[in-house]
Amino acid sequence: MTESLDPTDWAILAELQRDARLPLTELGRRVNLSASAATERLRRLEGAGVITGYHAEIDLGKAGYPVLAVVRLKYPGSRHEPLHKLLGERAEILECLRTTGDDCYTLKIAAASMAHLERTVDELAQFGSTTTNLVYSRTLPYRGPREPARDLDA
Amino acid sequence: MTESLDPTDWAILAELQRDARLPLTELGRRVNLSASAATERLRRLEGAGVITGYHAEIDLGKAGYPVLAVVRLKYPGSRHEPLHKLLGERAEILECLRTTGDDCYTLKIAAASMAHLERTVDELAQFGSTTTNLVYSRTLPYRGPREPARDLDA
DNA sequence: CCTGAAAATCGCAGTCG
DNA sequence: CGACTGCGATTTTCAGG
Repeated sequence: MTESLDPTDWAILAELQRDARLPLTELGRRVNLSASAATERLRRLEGAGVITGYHAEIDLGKAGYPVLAVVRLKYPGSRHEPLHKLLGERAEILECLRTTGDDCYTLKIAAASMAHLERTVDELAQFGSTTTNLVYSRTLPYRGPREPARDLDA
Repeated sequence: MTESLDPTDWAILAELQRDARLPLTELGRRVNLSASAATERLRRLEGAGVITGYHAEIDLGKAGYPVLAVVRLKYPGSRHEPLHKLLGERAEILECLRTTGDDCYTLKIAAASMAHLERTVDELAQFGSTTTNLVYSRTLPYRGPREPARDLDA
């Protein structure tokens, strides 16, 4: 399951989470490997599905989406296809987590205006009751998983 | 504010959100620009802060963090420094959004085990009351902002 | 995991519309 | 001023050890 990542693998993951466009030669330098060895490890991590993609991070405000909101959706039925269809159509829904608890889904929505957010939430409300919270700020920069401290299951 | 992004800019953003490691020559090809013109546009987008970084996306389960949870924190006081200090120390907290509403913060936490999650939530609980929801699944692949349809403020 | 060479790419001039 | 061309330096890729 955990494709047994060694410290070098984690070093590669850390570097590419920080800067996905790092050249392979420079990557090799940073993890004390030749470029070809680093490349081979990287291909292995990609092939095993540990790395699922490389993405540019966009400033939502500068891109014209100054309104960010967390919306929780309480979804009574068990027919989830219509919701998934809406998720596919509405690009303003950036993330959708299905969770335990009273609210079945937690979504993150980027909108161009309050009116736009209102319209999007209205569309979601046809599926169930919604709770919307506006986001003041992200208090953390981008972050992904790091090498575990080795006793987390203790 | 919205550095007036034209369709070519959006095409560049779309390509790099899909694959941040795309070579500049191939990027130019896809947006019908020469490599140097594409590069210049890209540097402009980076310089303007529209693109804030390039990140590898890691499969949390395969990386040894099979437990994902959304934790909402109701934070009574106004002294936020101690919380921010904890955020900096606990790498398992992947995201922290400060929001309106009863719960001041919404956090996303990746844990190696339920015990690990429990410990992390306990640390958060010293700041206020917490609500924890486990994540069954992400129902959407990675997604970022796209070119607006031009009448979103209507 | 390393070396080494061929092919592709990157970065930087200078030039055109 | 934004985009294109040309060329040297770097990077990528793929042999083979």
